[in-house]
Amino acid sequence: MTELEQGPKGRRRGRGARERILGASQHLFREQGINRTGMDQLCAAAQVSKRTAYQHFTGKDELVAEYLRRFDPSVLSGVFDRTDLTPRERLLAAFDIPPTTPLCPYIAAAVELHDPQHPASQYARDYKKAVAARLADAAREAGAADPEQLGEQLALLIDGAAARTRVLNADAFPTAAAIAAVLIDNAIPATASDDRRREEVAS
Amino acid sequence: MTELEQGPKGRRRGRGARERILGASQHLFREQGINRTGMDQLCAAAQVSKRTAYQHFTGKDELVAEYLRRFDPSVLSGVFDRTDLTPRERLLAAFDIPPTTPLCPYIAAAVELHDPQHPASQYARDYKKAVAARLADAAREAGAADPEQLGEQLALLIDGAAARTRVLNADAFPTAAAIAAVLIDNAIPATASDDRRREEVAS
DNA sequence: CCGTAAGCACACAGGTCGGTGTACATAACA
DNA sequence: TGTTATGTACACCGACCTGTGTGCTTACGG
Repeated sequence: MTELEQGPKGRRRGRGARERILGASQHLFREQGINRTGMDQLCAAAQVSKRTAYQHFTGKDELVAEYLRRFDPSVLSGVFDRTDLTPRERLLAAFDIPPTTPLCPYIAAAVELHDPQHPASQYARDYKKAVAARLADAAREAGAADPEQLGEQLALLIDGAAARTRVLNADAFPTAAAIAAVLIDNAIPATASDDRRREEVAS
Repeated sequence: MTELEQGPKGRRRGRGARERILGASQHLFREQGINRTGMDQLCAAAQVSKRTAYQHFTGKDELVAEYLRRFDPSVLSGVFDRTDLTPRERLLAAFDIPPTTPLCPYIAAAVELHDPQHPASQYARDYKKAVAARLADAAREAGAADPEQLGEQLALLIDGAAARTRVLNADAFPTAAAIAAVLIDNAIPATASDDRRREEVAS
């Protein structure tokens, strides 16, 4: 929404203190959690004085909300804008998540903040709904009988894999991908089910 | 709750301070989270002096671990020891979770504690593995081709429903149950729907 | 040049946290 | 009766938290 407009002067000193703060947030919040990361540590990692941080963000809550809001583009478009894949492959690509992720930050934030009214929790809901919608779009494109239902189901699989990976400390995404394959094959009617034979036609 | 009344001092000596502490833990940890529940508040709710609490538990960590360890019997056996159900119904019964649950406490603890080495995180792992094992047992009894795989898949669905319910603030277990039905029907060869179970050799 | 403002370093306020120390009260048992 | 175990009430400690107040440094524009 707001983009640090300084007017025509455009004078700034520290080369984007705000960006450094958000960068450090992404790193620290994911690595140690939100509650366990104090503003002192965060400002030190961002090489920004605490005073400056509180001039850019009214408080930690606003910082956390903004931190969550910045995740969408990289993940969402990175997975769904792959025009080189068939719709079915695109649906399955959502389960090829690099193991660098400790846990979906939206789930973590919802649990840690523990307040559905928190702005960050709102962003988490919006994001999860957006993912389900994108999956539903891809499902529709793939010819699924009930795209919304399939999108919601696949979204649930992703969240389950994320949560289970965190609790068990072992990658659960392959299991989720296997389930997804079954669901996709069951949801797409026979006309489009054998897309292996029509790979060249689809492109 | 008001079984014991004392004189003007209102002193409550009681039997089972430990049980009261654990009871208050179940209530408060689930309602407000572990990190947001201080020992002061917890002891007040348990009507136990803080001194006594620290004579029963070496610290909050041990209390949290014990709190988690106490969940197994009620949930596990309550769902899986239903001999009145067919194996298939028993597998699906795991998704009929009362909506009183804000979030699976094991997932919440793993996220909140944020330390895989914490004893409570260990209990969480053990529990999740136990659930998957019980599901695999039921799947084997139902005649599934690969019981372990089906058990792991159903366990992932449960975790996904729990996480998604928390983030979206809307019940996701029906969606998970629908997926479970598909998986079960796909994994069990030549089953009767759910009226009678008949054993017959695959292929 | 000087003024302005962004940023820094540092201390500190006010609060909560987990955990203890101390003195006192009750019950069961010798 | 007295001892011992258990529990209470309450102050207190040090650590850490979010958030400010205050003066100082630096860069840039007029």
